[in-house]
Amino acid sequence: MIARDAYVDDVIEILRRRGLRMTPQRRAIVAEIMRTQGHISPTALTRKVQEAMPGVNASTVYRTLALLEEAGILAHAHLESGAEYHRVEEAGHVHLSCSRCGAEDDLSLEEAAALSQLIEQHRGFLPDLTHFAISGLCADCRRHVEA
Amino acid sequence: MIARDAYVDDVIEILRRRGLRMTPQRRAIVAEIMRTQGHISPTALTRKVQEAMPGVNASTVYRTLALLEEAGILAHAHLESGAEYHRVEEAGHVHLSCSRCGAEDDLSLEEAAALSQLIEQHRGFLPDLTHFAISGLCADCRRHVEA
DNA sequence: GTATATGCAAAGGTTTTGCACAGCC
DNA sequence: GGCTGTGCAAAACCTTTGCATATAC
Repeated sequence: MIARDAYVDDVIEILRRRGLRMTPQRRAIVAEIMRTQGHISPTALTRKVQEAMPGVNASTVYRTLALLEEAGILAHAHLESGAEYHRVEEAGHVHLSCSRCGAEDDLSLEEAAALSQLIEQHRGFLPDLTHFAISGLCADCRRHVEA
Repeated sequence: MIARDAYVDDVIEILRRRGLRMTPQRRAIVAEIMRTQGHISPTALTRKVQEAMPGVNASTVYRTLALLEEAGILAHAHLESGAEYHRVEEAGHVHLSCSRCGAEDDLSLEEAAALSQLIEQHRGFLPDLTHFAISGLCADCRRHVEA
């Protein structure tokens, strides 16, 4: 908790240095997304923020997310369900998503690095494997489908 | 051209066998998507179909796309710009998309197979690398960014 | 003739935008 | 006080759906 609050303050400091103002709404949004493990959709984030601070408008959330992404604090990824935001340090999460049962898993950093290396051999393309999920069948569903 | 028309007829035959009716609209939509190299968005497809047959409704296009996907003739992929449809035989196309300049490239079948193999080692997950694009930086943009 | 497909219009959901007002610095 | 951020409302997209009509078989 203490660590997390400190973290929120860091972000606020970064924004301040950019000449941005710290409104209660922004504080609430930043706090909520820093508290989030993994990824969250703009819609879900809006709902959560509104629990803590009713009246916060969805457009404010969208504007703040864009801001935090520009500042290099957040990034977004595309999953089957749409766009999701996560803290940049939580990247490395290469998302595996089962198209049959919806199960989600992540590749380890080592696995991700091995993949990246392979892709880099294709004309020097430097992949960001965190930006899009990887769809497919988990081991369980694979068995069901083959049966 | 001859090969393509024959191809359209094959699809029509498949649909017919499923008890589906071949309306002029469906013919036009099938013809257009079979003529398409790579992928096309529902919106773009609608526009093209309407050039050949004005009055075709977007909802008809969406319904037909869903139908063709159920029949195993088409599949869709998620690119930065949204959903795009392509013929199943054109899968294998693992999409590389440069987030800086928008350049698009594809991995070869061999490269895709190597990637899949690597991912399969993660708990037996069988990836469909064609379903989501792979975002990143092309070699050119990489140089620009590093400079 | 009958079941299915289409067009139309409306609804649904997400995201963006213009604008007046509020409030941070 | 001035400029930035917010809420509100509307618009912009994209996609889906209900329903009456048209039409393939």
